[in-house]
Amino acid sequence: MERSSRRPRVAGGDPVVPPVAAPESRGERKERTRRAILDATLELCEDSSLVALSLRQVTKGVGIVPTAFYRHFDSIEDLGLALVEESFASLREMLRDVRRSDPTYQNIIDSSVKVLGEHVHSQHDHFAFIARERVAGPPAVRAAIRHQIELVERELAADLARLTDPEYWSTEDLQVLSNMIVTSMVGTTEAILSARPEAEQAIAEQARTQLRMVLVGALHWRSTGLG
Amino acid sequence: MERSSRRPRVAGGDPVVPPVAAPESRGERKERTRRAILDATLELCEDSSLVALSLRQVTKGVGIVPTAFYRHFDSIEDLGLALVEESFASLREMLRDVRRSDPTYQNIIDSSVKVLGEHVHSQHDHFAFIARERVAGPPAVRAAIRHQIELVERELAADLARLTDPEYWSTEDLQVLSNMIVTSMVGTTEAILSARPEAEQAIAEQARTQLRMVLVGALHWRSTGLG
DNA sequence: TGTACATCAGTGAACGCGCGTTCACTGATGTAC
DNA sequence: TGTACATCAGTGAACGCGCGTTCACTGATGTAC
Repeated sequence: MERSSRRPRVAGGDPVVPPVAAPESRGERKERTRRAILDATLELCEDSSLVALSLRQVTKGVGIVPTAFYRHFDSIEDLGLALVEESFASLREMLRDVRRSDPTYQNIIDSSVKVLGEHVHSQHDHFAFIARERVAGPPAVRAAIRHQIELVERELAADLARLTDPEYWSTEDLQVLSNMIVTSMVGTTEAILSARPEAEQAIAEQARTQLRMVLVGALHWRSTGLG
Repeated sequence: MERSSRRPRVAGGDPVVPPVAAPESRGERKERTRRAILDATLELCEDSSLVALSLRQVTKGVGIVPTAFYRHFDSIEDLGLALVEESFASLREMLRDVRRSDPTYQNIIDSSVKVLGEHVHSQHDHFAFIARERVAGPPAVRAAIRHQIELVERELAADLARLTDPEYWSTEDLQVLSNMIVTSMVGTTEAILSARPEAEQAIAEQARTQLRMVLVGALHWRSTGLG
């Protein structure tokens, strides 16, 4: 036996080629287990919710003993808050991609929906986590997600301020518009995640049409009244 | 003792004035317990979700023994499906109120948001149930809610068809517009339910502004292109 | 470099508890005659 | 109306199981000298 049976299994399995004289430090090993806990949790709570997930299910998924969990997190809720951080790091990466959009796409709507669709798949677990726990998670997790979404809305409102005439658009209305766009995108994300793959083109088309409808509204809007 | 200690407690407590010779039939009594189970469940899953609620918690809340639960439902999931039915009965009542809106309100937007706000409070538990279990519930419950919401969207699209020029609005675009309005209203409902009461005026104002933005977009829309 | 000690991620037994479900039951309500 | 039997909502004991958390532990890694 090359490896002690005491070593925890970690997500992704062990490397096929064993390191000749494994130089993994205690800190590195701990971090690897922490990652394995985060990954196992994202996967396990996929089809219910963090509130229905037990500490023992998580540690069983990772391949460690239940008590070892406490070396990394205080509770499932604490673990959930770490996942909120991580998931929003993914989401912010997507927003960065949206901002420097693919110039081969002729307009901002098409490219935004394209980038959203790509990230929802490549970061599937993070997006599903946010969409689900936003409503279903433990109270502290819900609150953290709501706070993060509010920050995203404010950033989007600031972006929109640069694109619109301040004579027509008040700060408040930009915030409201931003909220509507974010709500619509959350809805699109939920739809992609819960639909059969063959429905995805239709969902993307619907998302584009909705953004176009909002854009038409925005082009004729005046904060002082019904345009 | 006027009543046998075997009688289950039911939600709302016993009537203060006891019936002189209680003529409650077996069927009536059973129905009363069923109601108590439904009410207790709505209340108990309020701050987590159906998936985190145990059969024993429910029966303890009702004041019956765990095994008595099976006289009424096969499982928590089965109970959840009954609550979906009931909650959407509430929601459809609201839609009826929206359609025959208060004529003292000058436009359809103000009266719709007003009616929504009222019903979210008077039928608080039903609306909270739908908003939460739509994402967080057991798979069968989630599916049932999605299906009901789709029906509501289709009805709204039919209503909108009567108000719009078929030359400008395709059936598909009406469906997409309807989805956007419903998504926005679901968002508004979630916001009301999770916000502090003093924030409610601001949320209603935001909902009105969003509907006005959509309406401005709709007035300038042509299904064939960007207006 | 070698040795002795400290650190600490992960172990494993044990605890009391609430869980869903089974089963045989009780006794009030309902019904057939 | 009175009697004998059927129905069935709710009971209560019991089951095996997974839960979160405690505790004293092990042994590899890290560090001080």
